[in-house]
Amino acid sequence: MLAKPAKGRNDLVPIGVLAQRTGLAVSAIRYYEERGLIASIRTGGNQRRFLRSDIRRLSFILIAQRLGLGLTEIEREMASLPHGRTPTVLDWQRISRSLRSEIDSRIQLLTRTRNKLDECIGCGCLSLDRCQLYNKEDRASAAGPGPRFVLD
Amino acid sequence: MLAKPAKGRNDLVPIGVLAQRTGLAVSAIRYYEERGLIASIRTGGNQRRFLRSDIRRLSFILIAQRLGLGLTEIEREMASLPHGRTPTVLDWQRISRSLRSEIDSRIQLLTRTRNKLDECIGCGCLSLDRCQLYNKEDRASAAGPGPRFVLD
DNA sequence: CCTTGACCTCAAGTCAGCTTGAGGTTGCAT
DNA sequence: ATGCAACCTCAAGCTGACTTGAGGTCAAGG
Repeated sequence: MLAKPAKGRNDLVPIGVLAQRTGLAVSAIRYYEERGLIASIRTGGNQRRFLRSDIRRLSFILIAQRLGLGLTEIEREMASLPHGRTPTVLDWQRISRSLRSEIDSRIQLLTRTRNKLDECIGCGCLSLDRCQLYNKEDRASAAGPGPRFVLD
Repeated sequence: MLAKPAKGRNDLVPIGVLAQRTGLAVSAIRYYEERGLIASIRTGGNQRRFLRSDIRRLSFILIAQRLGLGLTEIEREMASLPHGRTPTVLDWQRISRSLRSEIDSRIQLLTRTRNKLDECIGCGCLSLDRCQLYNKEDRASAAGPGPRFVLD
């Protein structure tokens, strides 16, 4: 047999390693597991063991969060992957592209808002009646997710 | 005396009018009062009366929220106005300009993120170690306010 | 063998920005 | 005078994304 350097140490890691590698708190990872975003198996002594590849799953969560997605949306995005499988490069690319359009529309919205604000500075009104800025049609879409996301 | 059309009806309005004019719930307005964002006086029967100009204050709150500011920040912005005075057109302009730069930097951040994501789609990595996207320095700034705003 | 640190489970708490509900009062039109 | 919508207070609940705490177990080194 050829000397294969692969199988580099066991693939199962405890939760602390994931925490260290991702910067997440242990409690957060447990919470994600509870939410079904990642899965683990248990040792004889009831401790969680994760796949090393779950670091990537967690990275994805973190990145998607940065883009303003909520865990529920992330879950949906994740679920679009072949069941249980850890994502391949191609999967990541597909999802990344969907995130990209997310960002795009967010930028567009902000830009529109900025333009309206510019007009507004011109007139100085900030009146609900007349101000372009305050327009029900695209309320609640600029700020990203959060408590007040569901304004309308 | 000249016929002055001013003083158009009494300047004090009950909370329901404010609610109708702004689209806010009555409970929300009461909450804002509790937070000190607007003030009211009371009638003999302990009902709130607001100044008509508070509609504009509330508009400002709404608009600032759309731009992603939290109530605390809005409070600070408001407090920068001459004490108790209802803002003039000039005040609004000053504040609007400050909001504008808020939006500007937000757009910039998103644009940078998008560019990184583009590189990322190229390499397909999404790895915490190497990915440009996942970079502590400007974490937590893209998503706007919300529960997870304080990431670092 | 024993200690220490990493791990475990629940339950409850936190923050923001409100809403909902119960139970009671006011004020304007008829 | 009365009816009823609009107002009041205060306490508790809600969502999202976690954290904190109490009280206990596991695993590896000295």
